[in-house]
Amino acid sequence: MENNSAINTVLFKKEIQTKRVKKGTILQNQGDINIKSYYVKKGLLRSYTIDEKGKEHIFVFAPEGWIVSDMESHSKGSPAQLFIDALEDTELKVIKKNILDQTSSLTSTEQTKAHTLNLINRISTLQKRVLLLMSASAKERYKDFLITYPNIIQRVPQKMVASYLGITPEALSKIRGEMLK
Amino acid sequence: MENNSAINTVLFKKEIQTKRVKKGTILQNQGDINIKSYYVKKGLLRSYTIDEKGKEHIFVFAPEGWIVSDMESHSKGSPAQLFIDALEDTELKVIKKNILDQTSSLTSTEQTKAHTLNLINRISTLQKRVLLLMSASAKERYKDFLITYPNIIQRVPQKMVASYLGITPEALSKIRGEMLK
DNA sequence: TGTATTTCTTAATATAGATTAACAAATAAA
DNA sequence: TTTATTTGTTAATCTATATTAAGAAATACA
Repeated sequence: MENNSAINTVLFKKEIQTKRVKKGTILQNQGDINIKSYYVKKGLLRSYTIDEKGKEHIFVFAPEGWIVSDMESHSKGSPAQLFIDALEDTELKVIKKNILDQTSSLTSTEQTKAHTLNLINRISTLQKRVLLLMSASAKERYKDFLITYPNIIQRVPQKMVASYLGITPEALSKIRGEMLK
Repeated sequence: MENNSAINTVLFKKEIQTKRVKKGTILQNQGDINIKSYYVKKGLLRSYTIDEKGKEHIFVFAPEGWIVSDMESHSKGSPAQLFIDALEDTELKVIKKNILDQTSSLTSTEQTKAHTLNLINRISTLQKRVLLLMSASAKERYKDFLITYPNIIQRVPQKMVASYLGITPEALSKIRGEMLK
Protein backbone atom coordinates (compact mmCIF):
# COMPACT_ATOMS: atom_id res chain seq x y z
CA MET A 1 0.00 0.00 0.00
CA GLU A 2 2.81 2.46 0.50
CA ASN A 3 6.16 3.17 -1.01
CA ASN A 4 8.78 1.13 0.80
CA SER A 5 11.95 0.08 -0.90
CA ALA A 6 12.71 -2.48 1.79
CA ILE A 7 9.73 -4.52 0.69
CA ASN A 8 11.77 -6.86 -1.43
CA THR A 9 13.48 -8.00 1.68
CA VAL A 10 10.17 -8.80 3.26
CA LEU A 11 8.68 -10.83 0.51
CA PHE A 12 9.35 -14.46 1.04
CA LYS A 13 10.82 -15.67 -2.21
CA LYS A 14 9.29 -19.05 -2.78
CA GLU A 15 5.80 -17.78 -2.01
CA ILE A 16 5.93 -15.17 -4.73
CA GLN A 17 4.90 -15.27 -8.31
CA THR A 18 5.65 -12.45 -10.74
CA LYS A 19 2.93 -11.61 -13.22
CA ARG A 20 2.12 -9.18 -16.00
CA VAL A 21 -1.47 -8.05 -16.41
CA LYS A 22 -3.21 -5.86 -18.99
CA LYS A 23 -5.05 -2.69 -18.12
CA GLY A 24 -8.54 -3.65 -17.01
CA THR A 25 -7.63 -7.06 -15.60
CA ILE A 26 -9.57 -7.89 -12.46
CA LEU A 27 -7.29 -9.51 -9.90
CA GLN A 28 -9.81 -9.88 -7.12
CA ASN A 29 -13.59 -9.85 -7.10
CA GLN A 30 -15.82 -8.96 -4.18
CA GLY A 31 -16.72 -12.29 -2.59
CA ASP A 32 -13.52 -14.10 -3.56
CA ILE A 33 -12.38 -16.60 -0.96
CA ASN A 34 -8.70 -17.05 -1.60
CA ILE A 35 -7.37 -13.59 -0.81
CA LYS A 36 -3.91 -12.56 -1.98
CA SER A 37 -1.82 -9.41 -1.73
CA TYR A 38 -0.25 -7.65 -4.69
CA TYR A 39 3.03 -5.79 -4.82
CA VAL A 40 3.25 -3.40 -7.78
CA LYS A 41 6.61 -3.38 -9.57
CA LYS A 42 5.43 -1.21 -12.45
CA GLY A 43 2.03 0.14 -13.39
CA LEU A 44 -1.01 0.98 -11.31
CA LEU A 45 -3.60 -1.03 -9.40
CA ARG A 46 -6.58 0.06 -7.37
CA SER A 47 -8.92 -1.49 -4.83
CA TYR A 48 -12.56 -0.46 -4.54
CA THR A 49 -16.04 -1.44 -3.37
CA ILE A 50 -19.35 -1.17 -5.11
CA ASP A 51 -22.20 -0.18 -2.79
CA GLU A 52 -25.87 -1.24 -2.89
CA LYS A 53 -26.67 1.61 -5.26
CA GLY A 54 -24.02 0.36 -7.67
CA LYS A 55 -21.67 3.22 -6.89
CA GLU A 56 -17.90 2.63 -6.92
CA HIS A 57 -15.73 3.82 -4.02
CA ILE A 58 -11.99 3.65 -4.53
CA PHE A 59 -10.17 2.58 -1.39
CA VAL A 60 -6.57 2.87 -2.59
CA PHE A 61 -4.47 3.59 -5.64
CA ALA A 62 -1.34 1.46 -5.74
CA PRO A 63 1.41 2.77 -8.02
CA GLU A 64 4.98 1.43 -8.21
CA GLY A 65 6.32 0.16 -4.90
CA TRP A 66 2.97 -0.14 -3.15
CA ILE A 67 1.05 -3.16 -1.92
CA VAL A 68 -2.69 -3.64 -2.28
CA SER A 69 -4.50 -6.08 -0.11
CA ASP A 70 -7.88 -6.50 1.45
CA MET A 71 -6.89 -6.47 5.10
CA GLU A 72 -10.43 -6.50 6.43
CA SER A 73 -11.09 -9.83 4.75
CA HIS A 74 -7.54 -11.10 4.99
CA SER A 75 -7.46 -10.83 8.75
CA LYS A 76 -10.88 -12.35 9.26
CA GLY A 77 -10.59 -15.04 6.63
CA SER A 78 -13.89 -13.78 5.26
CA PRO A 79 -14.70 -13.30 1.56
CA ALA A 80 -13.19 -10.26 -0.16
CA GLN A 81 -14.92 -6.93 0.40
CA LEU A 82 -12.89 -5.21 -2.24
CA PHE A 83 -12.34 -5.51 -5.96
CA ILE A 84 -8.77 -5.12 -7.16
CA ASP A 85 -8.02 -4.30 -10.79
CA ALA A 86 -5.34 -2.83 -13.04
CA LEU A 87 -5.68 0.78 -14.20
CA GLU A 88 -2.58 0.40 -16.38
CA ASP A 89 -0.65 -2.54 -17.81
CA THR A 90 1.01 -3.73 -14.62
CA GLU A 91 3.90 -5.88 -13.53
CA LEU A 92 3.25 -7.27 -10.09
CA LYS A 93 4.13 -9.86 -7.50
CA VAL A 94 1.38 -12.02 -6.10
CA ILE A 95 1.81 -12.73 -2.41
CA LYS A 96 -0.20 -15.83 -1.68
CA LYS A 97 0.82 -16.51 1.85
CA ASN A 98 -1.28 -15.22 4.66
CA ILE A 99 0.46 -12.17 6.02
CA LEU A 100 0.64 -13.66 9.50
CA ASP A 101 2.54 -16.68 8.27
CA GLN A 102 5.11 -14.39 6.72
CA THR A 103 6.16 -13.50 10.20
CA SER A 104 7.46 -17.00 10.66
CA SER A 105 10.55 -18.23 12.39
CA LEU A 106 12.21 -18.39 8.99
CA THR A 107 12.07 -14.66 8.36
CA SER A 108 14.91 -12.56 9.66
CA THR A 109 14.65 -9.72 12.14
CA GLU A 110 15.30 -7.23 9.36
CA GLN A 111 12.52 -8.70 7.29
CA THR A 112 10.13 -8.58 10.18
CA LYS A 113 11.04 -4.97 10.87
CA ALA A 114 10.48 -3.92 7.28
CA HIS A 115 7.22 -5.77 7.39
CA THR A 116 6.13 -4.04 10.59
CA LEU A 117 7.14 -0.67 9.17
CA ASN A 118 4.99 -1.37 6.15
CA LEU A 119 1.96 -2.09 8.33
CA ILE A 120 2.54 1.02 10.44
CA ASN A 121 2.77 3.16 7.34
CA ARG A 122 -0.57 1.84 6.21
CA ILE A 123 -2.15 2.67 9.55
CA SER A 124 -0.63 6.10 9.42
CA THR A 125 -2.04 6.72 5.92
CA LEU A 126 -5.48 5.52 7.00
CA GLN A 127 -5.42 7.60 10.17
CA LYS A 128 -4.86 10.70 8.09
CA ARG A 129 -7.59 9.67 5.66
CA VAL A 130 -10.18 9.11 8.40
CA LEU A 131 -9.41 12.44 10.05
CA LEU A 132 -9.69 14.24 6.71
CA LEU A 133 -12.98 12.54 5.88
CA MET A 134 -14.34 13.54 9.27
CA SER A 135 -13.18 17.13 9.39
CA ALA A 136 -12.29 18.52 5.97
CA SER A 137 -14.43 19.78 3.08
CA ALA A 138 -14.25 18.18 -0.35
CA LYS A 139 -12.05 21.03 -1.58
CA GLU A 140 -9.63 20.60 1.30
CA ARG A 141 -9.46 16.87 0.72
CA TYR A 142 -8.78 17.43 -2.96
CA LYS A 143 -5.96 19.87 -2.18
CA ASP A 144 -4.46 17.32 0.18
CA PHE A 145 -4.76 14.64 -2.50
CA LEU A 146 -2.85 16.79 -4.99
CA ILE A 147 0.02 17.16 -2.55
CA THR A 148 0.03 13.60 -1.21
CA TYR A 149 -0.39 11.80 -4.55
CA PRO A 150 0.97 14.31 -7.09
CA ASN A 151 1.47 11.80 -9.90
CA ILE A 152 -1.87 10.01 -9.72
CA ILE A 153 -4.01 12.78 -11.22
CA GLN A 154 -2.17 12.51 -14.51
CA ARG A 155 -2.68 8.76 -14.66
CA VAL A 156 -6.35 8.25 -13.85
CA PRO A 157 -9.60 9.80 -15.08
CA GLN A 158 -10.90 12.60 -12.89
CA LYS A 159 -13.97 10.62 -11.92
CA MET A 160 -11.71 8.11 -10.14
CA VAL A 161 -10.13 10.87 -8.10
CA ALA A 162 -13.68 11.90 -7.15
CA SER A 163 -14.44 8.31 -6.21
CA TYR A 164 -11.35 8.22 -4.01
CA LEU A 165 -12.29 11.50 -2.34
CA GLY A 166 -15.82 10.32 -1.66
CA ILE A 167 -17.54 12.91 -3.86
CA THR A 168 -19.26 12.91 -7.28
CA PRO A 169 -17.41 13.73 -10.52
CA GLU A 170 -19.68 16.79 -10.88
CA ALA A 171 -18.66 18.09 -7.47
CA LEU A 172 -14.96 17.63 -8.28
CA SER A 173 -15.37 19.40 -11.60
CA LYS A 174 -16.96 22.34 -9.81
CA ILE A 175 -14.19 22.46 -7.19
CA ARG A 176 -11.53 22.46 -9.90
CA GLY A 177 -13.37 25.25 -11.70
CA GLU A 178 -13.41 27.33 -8.52
CA MET A 179 -9.72 26.67 -7.89
CA LEU A 180 -8.70 28.06 -11.27
CA LYS A 181 -9.86 31.54 -10.31
CA MET B 1 -6.61 -0.09 19.49
CA GLU B 2 -8.51 -3.34 19.37
CA ASN B 3 -9.38 -6.09 21.72
CA ASN B 4 -6.63 -8.65 21.71
CA SER B 5 -5.93 -10.81 24.70
CA ALA B 6 -2.52 -11.84 23.38
CA ILE B 7 -1.30 -8.33 23.85
CA ASN B 8 0.24 -9.03 27.23
CA THR B 9 2.57 -11.42 25.53
CA VAL B 10 3.63 -8.71 23.14
CA LEU B 11 4.41 -6.03 25.61
CA PHE B 12 8.04 -6.06 26.49
CA LYS B 13 8.14 -6.17 30.28
CA LYS B 14 10.91 -3.81 31.25
CA GLU B 15 9.69 -1.11 28.91
CA ILE B 16 6.30 -0.98 30.55
CA GLN B 17 4.99 1.14 33.33
CA THR B 18 1.56 0.61 34.88
CA LYS B 19 -0.35 3.73 35.79
CA ARG B 20 -3.71 4.85 37.20
CA VAL B 21 -5.20 8.06 35.89
CA LYS B 22 -8.31 10.00 36.85
CA LYS B 23 -11.10 10.78 34.42
CA GLY B 24 -10.12 13.86 32.47
CA THR B 25 -6.37 13.29 32.63
CA ILE B 26 -4.64 14.28 29.42
CA LEU B 27 -2.00 11.70 28.49
CA GLN B 28 -0.87 13.26 25.25
CA ASN B 29 -1.22 16.74 23.82
CA GLN B 30 -1.19 17.71 20.19
CA GLY B 31 2.39 18.73 19.48
CA ASP B 32 4.01 16.46 22.07
CA ILE B 33 7.37 15.13 20.97
CA ASN B 34 7.88 12.00 23.02
CA ILE B 35 5.06 9.80 21.76
CA LYS B 36 3.98 6.73 23.72
CA SER B 37 1.34 4.06 23.30
CA TYR B 38 -1.24 3.18 25.92
CA TYR B 39 -2.72 -0.22 26.67
CA VAL B 40 -5.99 0.01 28.61
CA LYS B 41 -6.36 -2.56 31.41
CA LYS B 42 -9.51 -1.02 32.83
CA GLY B 43 -11.39 2.15 32.00
CA LEU B 44 -11.70 4.15 28.81
CA LEU B 45 -9.37 6.36 26.80
CA ARG B 46 -9.93 8.26 23.59
CA SER B 47 -7.75 9.96 20.98
CA TYR B 48 -8.93 13.02 19.08
CA THR B 49 -7.92 16.08 17.07
CA ILE B 50 -9.09 19.64 17.32
CA ASP B 51 -9.42 21.34 13.93
CA GLU B 52 -8.80 25.00 12.99
CA LYS B 53 -12.38 25.90 13.93
CA GLY B 54 -11.83 24.44 17.39
CA LYS B 55 -14.02 21.43 16.71
CA GLU B 56 -13.14 18.06 18.27
CA HIS B 57 -13.00 14.91 16.15
CA ILE B 58 -12.69 11.63 18.01
CA PHE B 59 -10.40 9.19 16.25
CA VAL B 60 -10.79 6.16 18.53
CA PHE B 61 -12.38 5.03 21.76
CA ALA B 62 -10.15 2.60 23.65
CA PRO B 63 -11.95 0.50 26.26
CA GLU B 64 -10.46 -2.47 28.14
CA GLY B 65 -7.97 -4.48 26.11
CA TRP B 66 -7.35 -1.87 23.45
CA ILE B 67 -4.29 0.17 22.59
CA VAL B 68 -4.29 3.84 21.68
CA SER B 69 -1.39 5.38 19.88
CA ASP B 70 -0.75 8.10 17.41
CA MET B 71 0.63 6.01 14.55
CA GLU B 72 0.83 8.90 12.10
CA SER B 73 3.26 10.69 14.36
CA HIS B 74 4.83 7.60 15.86
CA SER B 75 5.95 6.28 12.50
CA LYS B 76 7.28 9.61 11.28
CA GLY B 77 8.84 10.71 14.53
CA SER B 78 6.88 13.95 14.12
CA PRO B 79 5.01 15.77 16.91
CA ALA B 80 1.70 14.28 18.02
CA GLN B 81 -1.34 15.01 15.87
CA LEU B 82 -3.72 13.60 18.41
CA PHE B 83 -4.74 14.31 21.96
CA ILE B 84 -5.21 11.30 24.20
CA ASP B 85 -7.22 11.56 27.42
CA ALA B 86 -9.16 9.48 29.93
CA LEU B 87 -12.97 9.39 29.69
CA GLU B 88 -13.14 7.29 32.87
CA ASP B 89 -10.75 6.57 35.73
CA THR B 90 -8.35 4.29 33.90
CA GLU B 91 -5.70 1.72 34.67
CA LEU B 92 -3.23 1.53 31.84
CA LYS B 93 0.19 0.47 30.68
CA VAL B 94 2.46 3.02 29.09
CA ILE B 95 4.50 1.62 26.23
CA LYS B 96 7.45 3.93 25.83
CA LYS B 97 9.48 2.04 23.31
CA ASN B 98 9.12 2.80 19.65
CA ILE B 99 6.94 0.10 18.17
CA LEU B 100 9.62 -0.84 15.65
CA ASP B 101 12.13 -1.58 18.36
CA GLN B 102 9.67 -3.93 20.00
CA THR B 103 10.17 -6.19 17.04
CA SER B 104 13.69 -6.79 18.21
CA SER B 105 15.74 -9.94 18.24
CA LEU B 106 14.73 -10.37 21.86
CA THR B 107 11.04 -10.82 21.16
CA SER B 108 9.82 -14.31 20.39
CA THR B 109 8.09 -15.43 17.26
CA GLU B 110 4.81 -15.66 19.14
CA GLN B 111 5.17 -12.13 20.41
CA THR B 112 5.91 -10.86 16.94
CA LYS B 113 2.89 -12.67 15.55
CA ALA B 114 0.56 -11.26 18.17
CA HIS B 115 2.04 -7.88 17.44
CA THR B 116 1.50 -8.24 13.71
CA LEU B 117 -2.05 -9.43 14.28
CA ASN B 118 -2.69 -6.35 16.35
CA LEU B 119 -1.49 -4.07 13.54
CA ILE B 120 -3.56 -5.93 10.96
CA ASN B 121 -6.66 -5.62 13.11
CA ARG B 122 -6.15 -1.90 13.28
CA ILE B 123 -5.82 -1.66 9.52
CA SER B 124 -8.92 -3.74 9.12
CA THR B 125 -10.88 -1.47 11.48
CA LEU B 126 -9.69 1.64 9.67
CA GLN B 127 -10.46 0.15 6.25
CA LYS B 128 -14.05 -0.36 7.33
CA ARG B 129 -14.23 3.14 8.79
CA VAL B 130 -12.93 4.79 5.61
CA LEU B 131 -15.36 2.87 3.42
CA LEU B 132 -18.26 3.78 5.70
CA LEU B 133 -17.29 7.46 5.77
CA MET B 134 -17.12 7.47 1.98
CA SER B 135 -20.29 5.58 1.19
CA ALA B 136 -22.74 5.52 4.10
CA SER B 137 -25.15 8.12 5.48
CA ALA B 138 -24.88 9.35 9.06
CA LYS B 139 -27.77 7.10 10.07
CA GLU B 140 -26.12 4.05 8.55
CA ARG B 141 -22.83 4.86 10.27
CA TYR B 142 -24.64 5.25 13.59
CA LYS B 143 -26.35 1.88 13.19
CA ASP B 144 -22.99 0.30 12.43
CA PHE B 145 -21.51 1.97 15.49
CA LEU B 146 -24.23 0.52 17.73
CA ILE B 147 -23.43 -2.97 16.51
CA THR B 148 -19.64 -2.65 16.41
CA TYR B 149 -19.21 -0.84 19.76
CA PRO B 150 -22.32 -1.84 21.72
CA ASN B 151 -21.00 -0.88 25.14
CA ILE B 152 -19.56 2.54 24.33
CA ILE B 153 -22.88 4.39 24.01
CA GLN B 154 -23.64 3.78 27.65
CA ARG B 155 -20.27 5.08 28.73
CA VAL B 156 -19.82 8.35 26.84
CA PRO B 157 -22.00 11.41 26.26
CA GLN B 158 -23.93 11.34 23.01
CA LYS B 159 -22.04 14.30 21.64
CA MET B 160 -18.86 12.19 21.68
CA VAL B 161 -20.53 9.50 19.62
CA ALA B 162 -21.46 12.27 17.17
CA SER B 163 -17.86 13.45 17.17
CA TYR B 164 -16.69 9.91 16.39
CA LEU B 165 -19.21 9.56 13.56
CA GLY B 166 -18.19 12.87 12.04
CA ILE B 167 -21.55 14.61 12.56
CA THR B 168 -22.95 17.26 14.92
CA PRO B 169 -24.72 16.39 18.20
CA GLU B 170 -27.90 17.95 16.76
CA ALA B 171 -27.79 15.65 13.72
CA LEU B 172 -27.31 12.58 15.93
CA SER B 173 -30.18 13.62 18.19
CA LYS B 174 -32.43 13.91 15.13
CA ILE B 175 -31.33 10.51 13.80
CA ARG B 176 -32.06 8.89 17.17
CA GLY B 177 -35.46 10.56 17.22
CA GLU B 178 -36.26 9.17 13.79
CA MET B 179 -35.08 5.71 14.76
CA LEU B 180 -37.49 5.51 17.69
CA LYS B 181 -40.47 5.56 15.34
C1' DT C 1 -30.15 20.73 48.54
C1' DG C 2 -30.02 24.26 45.46
C1' DT C 3 -27.45 26.35 41.78
C1' DA C 4 -24.45 26.21 37.84
C1' DT C 5 -22.85 23.78 34.00
C1' DT C 6 -23.10 20.54 30.60
C1' DT C 7 -25.78 17.78 27.61
C1' DC C 8 -29.80 16.81 24.82
C1' DT C 9 -33.76 18.11 22.05
C1' DT C 10 -36.40 20.67 18.77
C1' DA C 11 -37.03 23.81 15.15
C1' DA C 12 -35.83 27.39 11.67
C1' DT C 13 -32.59 28.51 8.33
C1' DA C 14 -28.31 27.91 5.59
C1' DT C 15 -25.14 25.32 2.76
C1' DA C 16 -22.12 21.70 0.76
C1' DG C 17 -22.56 18.36 -2.07
C1' DA C 18 -25.93 14.98 -4.57
C1' DT C 19 -28.90 14.29 -8.36
C1' DT C 20 -30.54 15.06 -12.84
C1' DA C 21 -29.98 16.53 -17.34
C1' DA C 22 -27.99 18.21 -21.45
C1' DC C 23 -24.09 19.21 -23.96
C1' DA C 24 -18.97 19.48 -25.08
C1' DA C 25 -14.60 17.30 -25.22
C1' DA C 26 -11.73 13.55 -25.29
C1' DT C 27 -10.74 8.82 -26.07
C1' DA C 28 -11.53 4.34 -27.97
C1' DA C 29 -13.29 1.46 -31.47
C1' DA C 30 -14.78 0.30 -36.09
C1' DT D 1 -10.82 8.66 -40.57
C1' DT D 2 -15.60 8.36 -38.91
C1' DT D 3 -18.46 6.88 -35.36
C1' DA D 4 -19.39 5.30 -30.71
C1' DT D 5 -18.27 5.51 -25.98
C1' DT D 6 -16.45 7.49 -22.08
C1' DT D 7 -15.29 11.49 -19.58
C1' DG D 8 -15.77 16.26 -18.16
C1' DT D 9 -18.49 20.63 -17.70
C1' DT D 10 -22.25 23.57 -16.45
C1' DA D 11 -26.53 24.60 -14.43
C1' DA D 12 -30.99 23.78 -12.06
C1' DT D 13 -32.94 21.52 -8.38
C1' DC D 14 -32.96 18.63 -4.26
C1' DT D 15 -31.42 16.74 0.23
C1' DA D 16 -28.61 15.56 4.15
C1' DT D 17 -26.36 17.66 7.39
C1' DA D 18 -24.53 22.14 9.47
C1' DT D 19 -25.54 26.25 11.91
C1' DT D 20 -27.97 29.00 15.04
C1' DA D 21 -30.89 29.55 18.79
C1' DA D 22 -33.64 28.59 22.70
C1' DG D 23 -35.51 25.71 26.13
C1' DA D 24 -35.55 21.17 28.78
C1' DA D 25 -33.16 17.56 31.06
C1' DA D 26 -29.40 15.70 33.25
C1' DT D 27 -25.21 16.03 35.77
C1' DA D 28 -21.66 18.18 38.51
C1' DC D 29 -20.66 21.44 41.95
C1' DA D 30 -20.93 24.62 45.97
